[in-house]
Amino acid sequence: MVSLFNTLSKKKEIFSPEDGTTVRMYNCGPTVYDRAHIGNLRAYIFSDTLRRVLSYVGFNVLQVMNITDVGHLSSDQDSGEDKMTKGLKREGLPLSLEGMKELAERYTLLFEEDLSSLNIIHPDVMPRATDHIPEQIDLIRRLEEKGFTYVIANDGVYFDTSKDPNYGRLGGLTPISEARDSAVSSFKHGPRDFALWKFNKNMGWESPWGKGFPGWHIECSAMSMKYLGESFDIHTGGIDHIPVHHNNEIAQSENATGKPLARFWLHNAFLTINEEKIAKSIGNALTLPNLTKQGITPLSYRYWLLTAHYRSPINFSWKALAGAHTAYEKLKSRISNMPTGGSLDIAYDAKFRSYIGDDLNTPKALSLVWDIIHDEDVAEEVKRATILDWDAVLGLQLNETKDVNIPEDVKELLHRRKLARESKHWDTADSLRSEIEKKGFLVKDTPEGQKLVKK
RNA sequence: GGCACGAUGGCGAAGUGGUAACGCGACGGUCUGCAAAACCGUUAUGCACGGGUUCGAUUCCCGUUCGUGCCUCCA
Repeated sequence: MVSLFNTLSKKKEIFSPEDGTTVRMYNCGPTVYDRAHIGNLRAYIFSDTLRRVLSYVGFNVLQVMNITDVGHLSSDQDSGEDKMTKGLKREGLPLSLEGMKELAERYTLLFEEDLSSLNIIHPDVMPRATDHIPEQIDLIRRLEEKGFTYVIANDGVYFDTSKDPNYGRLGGLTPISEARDSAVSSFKHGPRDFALWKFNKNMGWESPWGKGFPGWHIECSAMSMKYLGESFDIHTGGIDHIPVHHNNEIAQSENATGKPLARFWLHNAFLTINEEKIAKSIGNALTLPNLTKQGITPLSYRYWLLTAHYRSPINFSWKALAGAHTAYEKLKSRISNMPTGGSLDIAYDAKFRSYIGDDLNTPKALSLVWDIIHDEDVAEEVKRATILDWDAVLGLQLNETKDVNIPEDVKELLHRRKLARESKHWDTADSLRSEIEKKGFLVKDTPEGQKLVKK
């Protein structure tokens, strides 16, 4: 049994897919204008964990994650600076559709790289916004036919939130402040109205209303419904999406179709650094390669995230990451020393299922891993089999043993040290040990002889 | 300013109306020629502060303080 915290109802609800077998799930994906930082990546580790949990308990999962590869290549008072525009300027690319395409390809590739190094299962469909312009136009047209839109000349097509009595049903709306209201309403009919299409005389796509670019929310509505149907099971995203993006998505989709867009809405909390959110403007936007440079592997990062609940903020520090890294390496090494051939421990697995089924309590699941390791009543091969089974949910590649490549000269030093130790020439042995250390390896003396660990 | 949310040991972080998981670190031990590693053990009389409800609160309620997020795009 799986219960999930649904932002719509603000409580945990028992989940099962509408059709009883296949979960149709949509995850808000990245805007590919820059390398994802580790905070962004938390959202994808979360959606991946969700997918793995749903599979583990026996559902099929059809997962769709969008790639936002379009901006509107202009800045205006309603939007702040367009992210794609920002990216183009930063990389010295031309402000054009071609430039945008190049930028998007560059960062889509890096995003795929990040997903794979985090052992995130590739979503079944990763649609790009620019490949779905007709679908977006079609959705706007449906809204127009039903009278939910208005056009502002030389600006765009807008969604009229005053026509939707249910607008904001996901919550998170904050009262309109007087100052903002007066600044914004100079051109929009209502302060919460949002663009469905932005005009641009010089570039963009043709549409019934004029050349331009799709608005900032329409792509998710168009693509989720195309691949998952007009009504699907789960929609996820970062907690920041609740007030604007997801309320807008709901308004667009549900007013066009007359059906609820998603039954469950799930949102992950932020990762903070020094109790502060991650933002490029603060200069704390670490990426995966930044972690790797400090010796923290992507999977150690994943392990660390799993020690916190997805709806709790987690606070980054190098100390915390180093601790997680040590724990993760220890865990793998213990498992690799356990014999194979065991079978799943049913009692422990029942606990595991109840933890992950309780709104994805990965911290408890992880503590259970350590519990079973320390449990003297469980056979070693059973521990191994059980933990590796759980790894389908944890996604930590606990079965991977890294082969250490030992250079020839180090092998030679090792051999000499072995001889020195056998003849009890401790000074020689110790100096050989420090020589090996200079070459980047730590020597461990185990009952089975010398072992090397990369520093 | 408005609206939310949060405050648990040196660090990260679970959790519960009945007396605080797990990991890292630290300390002690076993092992070792010495180390390292590994393994074993110990490690919050306490869950921001002040009240209240209760037989009993870290857990519920009220207030205070502090912090963060949102109110422009943002995982």
